Amino acid sequence: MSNTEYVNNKEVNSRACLRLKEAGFDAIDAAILRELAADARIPRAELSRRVGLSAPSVADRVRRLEDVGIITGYGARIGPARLGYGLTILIRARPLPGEMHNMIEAIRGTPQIVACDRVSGDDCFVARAHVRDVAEMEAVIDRIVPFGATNSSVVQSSPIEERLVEL
Amino acid sequence: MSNTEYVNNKEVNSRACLRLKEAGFDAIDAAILRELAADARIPRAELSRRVGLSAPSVADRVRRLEDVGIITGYGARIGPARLGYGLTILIRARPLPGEMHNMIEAIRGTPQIVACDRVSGDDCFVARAHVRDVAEMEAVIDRIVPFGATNSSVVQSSPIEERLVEL
DNA sequence: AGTGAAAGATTTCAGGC
DNA sequence: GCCTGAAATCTTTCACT
Repeated sequence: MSNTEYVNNKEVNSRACLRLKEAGFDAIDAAILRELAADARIPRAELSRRVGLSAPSVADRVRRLEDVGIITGYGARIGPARLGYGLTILIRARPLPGEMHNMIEAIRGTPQIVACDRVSGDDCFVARAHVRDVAEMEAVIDRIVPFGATNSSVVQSSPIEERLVEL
Repeated sequence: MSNTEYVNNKEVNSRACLRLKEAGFDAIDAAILRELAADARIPRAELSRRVGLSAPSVADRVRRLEDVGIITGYGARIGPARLGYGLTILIRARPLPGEMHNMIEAIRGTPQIVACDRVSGDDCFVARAHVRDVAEMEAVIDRIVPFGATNSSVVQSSPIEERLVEL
């Protein structure tokens, strides 16, 4: 017996969906999620055509996906390069004893830093920054350096740009 | 004479860019970007109200921001936690000599990995993965381990969720 | 470049299966 | 839970400043 079924000619693993099916999450919801992740501004009529349901039904499902927190919002993707930020850097940072809070504030107060995770292990923070040039990169790092050790890398390319988890 | 140039391997229309450079990038464009980054599905009428312009003018500006590649698309934000992926991990990886390509393929072929940057410095890759539990975390790491050294961390919190560069 | 109004789509709301 | 059809709302187009 096969574990695969097909939605819009795409193979999906039905066993993986099983757990969510109990909670009322089916292959059509997955298809809706894929379409909206790719283009949040797709008209409902076109979306309903692609998933094979009427517009009102699709609207209901989208609202439910929002209500249960699977869809948390919709955002424009903005390319920093065209805004003059040609360099993307990753900064790993470990605060000195007692400097954790100051380091967080320094990171929050540096507008070039667009994302930051606190992680387990040697490094406490992994931050992502967009800068115009190497001079600005140095300026960003210098804002954090007073509060601990840092290790910075320049992003050269992105083998995976951004994609959806398996549904 | 060609009208195209390339930014991050993406073709952009340079004539549209020229218009932008001549027209500049003003505070209203910045306001539009902020609104669309926060909610890509905001009605144009509401958007025009917020930035203090008529709907057609706003539509023109949005189209221009898309044409010059500042807005690259619109996507639904999807919370992995509600889909059963309760753990987010960061994996730093350095391939063994000659294993670079195999490592990239292993990363691409691991659906739990949702983003990956190639960076300068000691680590070659920094990848982000969503997994259901520690067992799945181990399985993900084991897919990459054959091709080099890895260093994994669990994301505990995110002091900066995601924000826009300064405009 | 920006404004205001009309034409064309889209989303929402009925009611029925 | 899903569909059809109408009402309300939104987007786009166009003539004009």
